[in-house]
Amino acid sequence: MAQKLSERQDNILKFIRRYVAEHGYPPTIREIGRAVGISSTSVVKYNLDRLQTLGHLRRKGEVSRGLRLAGEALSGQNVIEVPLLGYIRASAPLPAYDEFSDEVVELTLDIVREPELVYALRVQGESMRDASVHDGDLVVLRHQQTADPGDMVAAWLGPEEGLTLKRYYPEGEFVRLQPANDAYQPIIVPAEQVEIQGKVIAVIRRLA
Amino acid sequence: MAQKLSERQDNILKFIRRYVAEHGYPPTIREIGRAVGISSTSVVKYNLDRLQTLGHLRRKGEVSRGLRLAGEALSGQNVIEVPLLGYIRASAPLPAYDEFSDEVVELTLDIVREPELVYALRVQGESMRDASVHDGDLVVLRHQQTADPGDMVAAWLGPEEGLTLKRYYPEGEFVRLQPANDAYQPIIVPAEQVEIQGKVIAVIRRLA
DNA sequence: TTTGACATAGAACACGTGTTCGTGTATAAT
DNA sequence: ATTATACACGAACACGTGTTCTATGTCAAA
Repeated sequence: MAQKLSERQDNILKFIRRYVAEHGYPPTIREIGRAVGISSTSVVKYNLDRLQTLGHLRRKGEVSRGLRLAGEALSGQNVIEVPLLGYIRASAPLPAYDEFSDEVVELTLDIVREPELVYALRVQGESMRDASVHDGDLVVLRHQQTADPGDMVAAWLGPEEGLTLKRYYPEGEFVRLQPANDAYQPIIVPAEQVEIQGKVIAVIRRLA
Repeated sequence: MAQKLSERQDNILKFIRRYVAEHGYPPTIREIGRAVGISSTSVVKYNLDRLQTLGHLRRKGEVSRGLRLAGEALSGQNVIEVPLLGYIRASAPLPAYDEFSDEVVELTLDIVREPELVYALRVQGESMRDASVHDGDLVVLRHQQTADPGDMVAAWLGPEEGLTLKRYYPEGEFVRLQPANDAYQPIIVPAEQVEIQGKVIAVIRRLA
């Protein structure tokens, strides 16, 4: 049975877990002390050394933030958080990529091989049915403002038309946004009225 | 298309990923510089600022190790390893669930809500095209030996017919395994010649 | 030729960071 | 009464850490 921790030591562990979850790296000695009400860095060090002796964490001496919790998963290395920015068809353009996103979906690098600038949208509607993209599916996109002909893209068409998911075909000074469903008409608009906001790189559908 | 990185910037990102995987916290400016051959801390800072501008990482100013990679997950807890057991259409039945699998695909609990008894297969062929399952897709299945009518299942039909992916319809003492593609005939066999090996719970398709 | 963007580099600096030292209290065991 | 252990605390220190400043070079575009 694990040796009983003092209340302070328990608070330290809880704080470290929260801090890592929020920041992605561990706290400093002084941050720990401020959080749990220890005014002396040597007391924080003493308690961290105790927690290390008891197997709750590991410290690397003389480097900043040199601690990690016991049992912390390294497999998280393969996980990415993809901002879930909303829905096709939305009534606002997607936010700037570096803006805060409330909601994320966790995927892995087995699904998204290059995790830069990716986000996800949930599909509403069946305009891309013949491309096997259905209502309720999750599409993963890479933020980019250009596309190749035939790419499936998220395009912002202005406040009236909103955000749409279609195949992109430039045609002179127009752009044709082609549905993959005969029930929908292609959208043909002047190129300057279209803002490409991302290209689809994966589709994920849950059935159960 | 993402803006091209210089070789140095690419090396910096690779180093940071390796360092975080090994240490559990990010490297310092000086550790990055030593690793990629930059002798000046201001050049490291310049490159990190550029990588941040391009969306590859985020920095928190004036704190040690205050950086994190874009899309880096905050927790490994949500990851599961799903055995990737082979292909539809295989010439052998699937192994017992607890047998060793060489190959896995990592998914998250956002994709597979109940991780018990799941495995994945890669689709070969287009027999389920009208169900939006295409050649090359990854299907995730839950190992089970029963199914409800209409479920998409992996069924083993014996050494001649192999493993197939179809919709399952029991019809008296027969079973109809229904493709979702008019180019394929339904398979109607005595129920005792069919072994249900799993039911599809998710479909994942990568486009890029 | 000039300009601007990008990239490099070293030096200096401010301050963050962890460690060491000396000292104290409380409690339990001997 | 003494000893050992756990836990506490502030001060001082050495050095790690990130930023700023200044200078320079390359390259492409105007």
